[in-house]
Amino acid sequence: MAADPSAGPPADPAVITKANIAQRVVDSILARRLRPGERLGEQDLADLFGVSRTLVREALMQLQARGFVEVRSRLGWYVVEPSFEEARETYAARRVIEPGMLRDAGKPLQAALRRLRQHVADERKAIADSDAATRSVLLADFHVCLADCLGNRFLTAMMVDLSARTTLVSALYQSATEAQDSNEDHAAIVAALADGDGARAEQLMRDHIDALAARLDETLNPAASPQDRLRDALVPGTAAPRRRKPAG
Amino acid sequence: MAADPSAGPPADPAVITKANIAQRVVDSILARRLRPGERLGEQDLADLFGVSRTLVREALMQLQARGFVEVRSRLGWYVVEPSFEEARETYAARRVIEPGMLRDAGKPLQAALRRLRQHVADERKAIADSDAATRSVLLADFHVCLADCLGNRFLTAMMVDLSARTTLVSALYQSATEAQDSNEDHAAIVAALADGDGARAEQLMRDHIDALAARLDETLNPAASPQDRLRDALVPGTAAPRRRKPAG
DNA sequence: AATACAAGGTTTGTATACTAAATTGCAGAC
DNA sequence: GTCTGCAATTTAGTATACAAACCTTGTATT
Repeated sequence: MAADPSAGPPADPAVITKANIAQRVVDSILARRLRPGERLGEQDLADLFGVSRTLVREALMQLQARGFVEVRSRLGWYVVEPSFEEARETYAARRVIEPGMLRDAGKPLQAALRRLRQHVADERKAIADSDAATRSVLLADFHVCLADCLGNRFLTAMMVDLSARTTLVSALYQSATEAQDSNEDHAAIVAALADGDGARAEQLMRDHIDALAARLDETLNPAASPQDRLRDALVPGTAAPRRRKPAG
Repeated sequence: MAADPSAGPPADPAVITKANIAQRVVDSILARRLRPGERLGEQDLADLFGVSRTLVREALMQLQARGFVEVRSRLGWYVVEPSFEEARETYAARRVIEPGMLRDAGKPLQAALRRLRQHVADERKAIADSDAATRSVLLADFHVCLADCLGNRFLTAMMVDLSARTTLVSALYQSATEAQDSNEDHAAIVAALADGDGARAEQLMRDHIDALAARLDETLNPAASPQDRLRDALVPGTAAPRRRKPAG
């Protein structure tokens, strides 16, 4: 269900803390190992990590405050399933924050530019290697890396959360995105930053986000409810009975 | 989310939930009833609200995830004391987000404009009435109200958190701000929005935030650490031993 | 054959008990 | 008289126990 301990992101520590658990869940969301709607039973996680429900519950509480999971009373914890409206708002928020970051950034330090260039190179390599999970994580992490390089920890924290939410949104409403395109966009943004051309970087970022947001497709979500998921699994040909509107 | 218009603590509900407790703490921070560094003992709060430590602890965990409180191991929970650097970053974050919001906003709905105008009027009234706490809350809430009116719930949530953090920062590094000035800035921003002049609103907001940020004064904070607090209390003439740089 | 009802099991919600750590106060030694 | 070490107390950290709610499913009735 949750993250595989082997080959997990951070080396598996003998002692598990709240922060570990929360981080593991976030990492798993980013790597698309946890999908929207997935159930996270307290006892299951407790057994998995070898701690009591208390710790798990506290970690889930923190994740709830950050908007990653929700609790349905007396039922269980679930990875959030953003509505289509929330999906749009996620990109709208990114469209506000990320270009703004670039506008306010002067020419970044050489160290930051090196790191960003390295990141873009890693992306390209991952695309060549065709490792879907790594690719997805790296493409999302570029935006976090950017915020981090620009040196504002609050904006960085916001971008971490927005990245994870974007991953969830993408799992629901977007078919496989063209990684190549995103990578090229990222490279162009870094180049503009290196030139000290904040305005161009800002506009490139806006275009980049708009391009991503344009790929949102309300009809893609295959499983709004458990029934739908079952139907999709057992009778794939059947069209989903639309709940919102009788027909297109 | 939106500040409670009625004075003081929101009517005591018979049943206390985690959310109640957390909201109460946030409200108290916004109203400056809780200052940075204030201790929040689990047992104290549990007794106060008539619940077990468990509930209090879960509420504090959520507040920790949002950056309002921190726990010093085996010692207790404390309202965060942002460093001067964090104070600057708080304003930097707002400088990124709030003008961006206004840029992306077209001409808001009439209902939103009515609400914003009403808010600005309430501010003016509060200034006349000289109610310091209400004044402070209203001035902070304007920015939340703005985000809310523009209809993005993620940005609104971010502004709630940023407002509270701004209040803490202000308690540490700013002497009493000129409420009149802020109120006039707010009115001008709403007017620009009403004109559909997003660019002007954007620039006005940037100026407004810059004006606030310019009032940050590192030397005001009397207590960066318990030692410093003591030193300031007992030997006020002494200059703080600079940690970052030997001297100006 | 379909529906209403009831019993059982599973899962979260809350409180309490216990543990470990950090502080504080006190006593004894130098 | 001052300093050092030990013990008592307070506090969060963690686990466990119990209660309440919900879902599932089996059964009887219409």
